[in-house]
Parts: sequence; structure tokens; C-alpha cells
Amino acid sequence: MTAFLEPLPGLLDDPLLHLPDLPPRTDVRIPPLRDPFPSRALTVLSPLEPNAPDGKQIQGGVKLGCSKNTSQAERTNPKITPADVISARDTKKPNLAISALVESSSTSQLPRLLTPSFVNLAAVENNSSFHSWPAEYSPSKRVKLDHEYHGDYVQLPKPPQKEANKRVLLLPTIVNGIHEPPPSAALLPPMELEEVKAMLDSISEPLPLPPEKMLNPEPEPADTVNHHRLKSSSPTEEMDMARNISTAVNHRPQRTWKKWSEEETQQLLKGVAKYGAGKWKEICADPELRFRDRRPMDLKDRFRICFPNTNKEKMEDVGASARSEKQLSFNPGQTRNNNVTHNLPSSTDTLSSPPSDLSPNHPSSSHFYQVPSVPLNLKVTPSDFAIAAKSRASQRVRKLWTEEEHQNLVKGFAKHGYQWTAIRNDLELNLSHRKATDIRDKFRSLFPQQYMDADSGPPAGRKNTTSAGGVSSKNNSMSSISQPATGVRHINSSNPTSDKRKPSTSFAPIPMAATTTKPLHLRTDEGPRDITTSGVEVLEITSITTTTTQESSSAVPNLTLPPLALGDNDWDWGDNKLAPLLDWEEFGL
DNA sequence: TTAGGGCTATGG
DNA sequence: CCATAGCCCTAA
Repeated sequence: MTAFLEPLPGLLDDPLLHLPDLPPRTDVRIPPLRDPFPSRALTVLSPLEPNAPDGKQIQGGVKLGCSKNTSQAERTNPKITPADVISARDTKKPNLAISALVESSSTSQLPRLLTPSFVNLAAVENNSSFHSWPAEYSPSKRVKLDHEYHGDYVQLPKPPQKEANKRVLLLPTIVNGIHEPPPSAALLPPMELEEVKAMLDSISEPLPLPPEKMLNPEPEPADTVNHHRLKSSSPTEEMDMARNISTAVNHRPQRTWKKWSEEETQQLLKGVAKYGAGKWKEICADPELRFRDRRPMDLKDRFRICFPNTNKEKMEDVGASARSEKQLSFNPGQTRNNNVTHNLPSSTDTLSSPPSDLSPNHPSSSHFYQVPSVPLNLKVTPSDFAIAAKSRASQRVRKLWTEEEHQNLVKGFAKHGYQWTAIRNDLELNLSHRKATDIRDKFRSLFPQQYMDADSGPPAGRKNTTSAGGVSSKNNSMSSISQPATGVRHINSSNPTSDKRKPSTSFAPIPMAATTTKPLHLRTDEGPRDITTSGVEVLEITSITTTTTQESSSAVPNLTLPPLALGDNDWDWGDNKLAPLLDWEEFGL
């Protein structure tokens, strides 16, 4: 704070800023200040000045920053010298507007030693920070232009760099802009000293560290983390870039799908053992625990996967339990179904070798989950997951899709796009007996090309359960860049090269011989949401590969699609006979 | 800030 | 076809 205040001479004529033990200034040397009027004609008075015209009268407005189009030759700025400043003070006009000084000054050799009108000259004089300035800044010596003068502004001498704090202090706009008040600045109330000091305090506070603590400094696998890259060399990265843009626009990052690694899980368990379950923020902020851009909520979700049986009602300190037993385990079998009650043995020899840094350093809290009181192990291996997968609940009985369901699926996609839940909840489609994932999987099976070739991949758009009509309130909050979410998909089959393992747009199209490559119009320019408004759906699925009743498909050996038994009329969306639009009254509105 | 629930991608 | 993981949103 103080270190920041001291190098700001003249900003405030505040006795508090004057060190009492400092001798009065006798040799005033005005340092070159940043040009406060880089792009404005100096004939225009600052709106803060008494005789300044009204802001509305200023033509052309004022641009913050420096005008790069203004050449040196064009600058005929009058110069003032420190002597002028002193003269102004001696004439009992310490607050004389600099512009007045400028107008009356024409003899200075110094390059544009201008000070904004708000600079109090007395404070400039009394400030001791000018004592140590180099002699080249003395009034009698011209300032070097080659390295100190950068066109539109005069570079202040660099203060000694502090080793511990090399960050660039980013001044808020209000501070940057103070060098050049806006045209309407005269309308602003005067800034109180305390406000300025508080602002400076906030400026000098350290900036927050990056939220992510990279687990591995080395580059991460492309299939797990790729959102840090700026170059777009794959559809996945393009999507990530879009998501980054979305982050900048909506301030709500859409992160990439990052699978929890074993190491990360161990870090989480260490954190739980150290702080206790529920202290996700503390765990996430622990510098000793390294996660890959995980948020406290992510830790919670991950722990929820690890310990699905835990609940707050039991309120037992996980950390205490782990500390007492010096162990903490993750039972991958006890997943959501809770069908597995036994602890799965780890395939590695880590069960009996908990990390040594599991020491309890923090007191426990009463808001903790309970963990199974079984021998705990801190190591979770992929094999554990594999074993757990074998212990799944009995699967559902397969239920083959009928042709009617196929047609309803197509209609549902035409209506709701990738909103599988909306398709499921659409009573007109009669697919409520199918799960949303079933519908999605079936569509992916029927139209892999279209599913995979969407511009930004299958949307990650989310919807509320209340959006049975297809309108998702959550989607409304999503980025229009990263998540069209409502099914605006420019579907085509022009991207046959991708890794299916990669998310979304990186799906590799399944090779299919198109017995019927029928250009369908299953695309809407506005998405399903607009369908409800237009009433007519114009979706477009180009080169959709399916079998129709008119064309034989059995002759193609590698045909993979089941027969849809759709006639031409089924695809004639111009004669669309979709379910009637839902009225607002149906939503209770 | 966290807990709980929902949705979708992932992958067997 | 299905379960699960990962991510997100909202309420408390």
C-alpha cells in the first residue's frame, strides 16, 4: 500500500501522504508524466476545468489511450517547464489549470511535460520521490527520446523491481481513465480522499492466483485435457476454443471433459483425510494437493462417486476416521446403485501403504460425510473400476425399437434437436418409455454421421425436467457460441476424419454404405426453439444414410442401419405434420 | 459454499 | 442397451 502510494506524486494533496520528517522541497523537478491528452486537441479544456465547455459540446469524443496515428511532426503541443509550475505556485495559484499554463507557455524544451489538471502542484513539490531521479530529468536537461519517449507518452523511470512481486499491477479503468477525464467527467462528483485510498488499497492487493493448479506441469494428454491450447488443430480444440470464447463472453467457462486420474483421486482422498469431507474448498485450495483445474464442486462430485453411501446425517468425520486408521479408501464398487457392499481389493500393492503425508493438520468439522468403517485404502486403480463394473446391477431387458419409435425419434430430433430428454418428455412422440440416453444412443446408432458431424458436436446443452415442451431454461443461460444447445446443428458429412474417442466433434464416422443418400432437410436455422414459433420445421440432414422402402438395402453388405421404413413423405418436412405446438397455457403460464 | 439433483458424454 | 463419470445448475 504504502509502496504504491509513494510513487504517485501529485495525485493527492493530502497531508497524510506527506511524510512529516521529510525536508521541504527546494529543488523541484517535474518528472515527465504520461501525456494526459494524447488524442485531444489541447485547445479543448478539460471538462474538469472551470471554463471547460459542457461535455456535449466536445466534438468527436475522447478516446482513451494513445492515438497511434498522430505523428510527432503533427504535435505542436506547447510545453511547460517545472519553472512554470513553480511560477504558478508563486503567484498564489497553485491550482492553476495546467491548460492555462500550457496556453501561456511556449518556451520549454522538454517534451510535453504536461500534468493533468487534477495534479496538485504543491503535492508534486513536496513529494520526496523526485529527489532520486536521474539528472537527465532535471529541468535544464532534455529528456532522452530514444528510449524514454515512446511516441504518445513519456516513459516514467522504472522503479527498482521487487523480486517478490513482479506482477504488473493492473489499474482499474477508473484509475487509468483519470489521466484523461471523459467529456462528462465534470458531472462526476469529487472523489473523496478515503475513496481514493481505498481504491489504491484494492489496487495494491495481490491478484488472485490462477484457479487451476496443474497437477502435471508437463503437457497433458490430448484426450483428457486440451482446453489450454490456443491453436486449433482439431475439431475438439476448435470446440474448446469456442468454449474459451464463451468463457470470455459469459464468464462461465464450459470446461472440457476431464476424467479423474488415479493420481488426482488420491490427491482428493488425501485432502479428505486432511480436512474432512465437505471441506472441498479447503481441499481445492491446499497447495500440497494438486488437481487439474478442479473446482470444489468437482471434488464433491468426485467424492460422491467414491463414497456414494456417505451422507451428512451420520455426520462422522471422515478426516478423523482416516486419521485414526491412517487410511482412507475408495470403494469403487459402492457406486450409485450401492449394490456392492464389499470392499474391492486393489490390484496393486498399495492397500497397506497409505501415504505418509496423511497426517491430520486440521481440526475436523461436524459437516462431514461418513465413510465405511472398513479397512481403507488410498489407492484406486483402474482395475478397481473394472471390478466394480462387473458388479453392476442387473441390466434392463432389451427392448427393441419399433419402426414407429424410429419415426418418432426422427420427428423428435427434428423438433427438439439434441434435447433427448425433451424428446422423451414429448408426449406426442410417445417415447417416454425410453430413457433419454436410449433415445440418444438410438439416434447415434441410426445417424452416426449426423450425430458426429455436428459443428460443435452433440450439444452439452442442459435442460430442466420442467422443460417437457423442449424449452430449457438452463440452455438460455448457456453460451450461444459454445452451446447452441437448442439443436442448431449444421449437419453435414464432410468431416470423416476424427478420433471417436475424442469428445463430441471428434467422433469418427462409422463407415456406412449409403443405399439411400437422401438430402434431407432436417436443419433449422433457428433451432428447435424457433420451430415452436414458426410451426414448420425445416431441419436438414444432408447425406443421411438410411434405408427406405423404395430402395433396397440388402444388397449393400456393410449397411449397418436398421430399416426405418420411411417413405418419401416422411422426409418431406414441407408437408410436416408435427405435433401441434404447445401453448403457453400448457406450461401453466 | 455446499448438497443435491439433472443432463449428457463416455465407454463397456 | 446400459451404467457410470463428469459437469452443471439451483436451492439452502
